[in-house]
Amino acid sequence: MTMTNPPTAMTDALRQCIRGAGLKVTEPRLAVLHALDAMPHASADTVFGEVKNQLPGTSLQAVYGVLAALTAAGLLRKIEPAGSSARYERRTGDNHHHLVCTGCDVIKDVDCAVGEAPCLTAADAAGFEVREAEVTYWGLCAQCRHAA
Amino acid sequence: MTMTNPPTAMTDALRQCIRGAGLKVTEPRLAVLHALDAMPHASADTVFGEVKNQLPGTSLQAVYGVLAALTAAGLLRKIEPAGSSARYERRTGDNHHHLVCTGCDVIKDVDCAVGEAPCLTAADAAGFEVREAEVTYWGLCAQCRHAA
DNA sequence: AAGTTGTTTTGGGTAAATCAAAACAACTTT
DNA sequence: AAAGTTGTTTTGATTTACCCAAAACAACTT
Repeated sequence: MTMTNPPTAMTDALRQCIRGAGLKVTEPRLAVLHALDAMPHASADTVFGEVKNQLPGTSLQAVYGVLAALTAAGLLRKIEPAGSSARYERRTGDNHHHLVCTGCDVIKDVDCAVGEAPCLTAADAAGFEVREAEVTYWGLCAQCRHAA
Repeated sequence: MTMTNPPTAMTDALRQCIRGAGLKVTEPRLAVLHALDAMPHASADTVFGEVKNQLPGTSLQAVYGVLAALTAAGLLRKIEPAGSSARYERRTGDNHHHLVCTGCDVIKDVDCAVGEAPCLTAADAAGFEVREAEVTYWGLCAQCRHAA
């Protein structure tokens, strides 16, 4: 695992991204971020499949560890749609939501329907202090709609 | 399991409810509905704990089966908040949402913030046909807020 | 170049839920 | 009221996604 690739422009941006979050820059971390650039909303297992191509010898457990660390650092967002395993995406901090296809499980991003810091107002917050509102739209994607 | 309790007024309402959905009325089903009256948002395991008091000999597997059947029949709604096991509730068909406490995992119902059939309009539906919008508000309940 | 700290590997382990076959009970039909 | 049909429940095995902990190791610091 002493495989230090030449720092290309792309990996260099990723390096800064990781370092900037106060984390050590490692090949598995670069590989995970790189994989999620290509495949947003991928599961840990899917990321692992991609990562081990680029960096054979990486363990699934390492991928779980990397995903957890990067999520905790705010570099990734974790979503857990009902019925699926957890998915990860690089787009963070912008209060966007998700469309999930009930036919094929594909996930698409949607900007917030209501405005900038929008969905934070529950009609009756019942004494709760609401920190975040998460919206999931369930439906059929264009492709599955045509297939039906 | 040939324990047929006298049909009280309460169980009688439940019987009609089940029968009306075209399902056979069984003791485990009555017990599950009864348990969920007392504890909305309970997990399969929690329901099982309650049911086996009332109806010893009931298997956990039976509870899973009952929950799945009643959910499929529209008599129960299943919710799966990130980080928890699945929860079930009797309140169905009314497009309500949930407040989840990140401190103690308690769940409260909220009516929809936006109106009657409210959150069905994603700003950019990206070719999707949206069937349902699910909103989860994350925050701290009154109690956890005071404890902090 | 050596040391410190944080990361990854390895291997074991768990919780939640699913699957399938056989035993059984609810409703229907006669 | 009894027998038959269909749907439910039990039992037991299995799967999937994920966590835990110790030891090996690599990244950054001085």
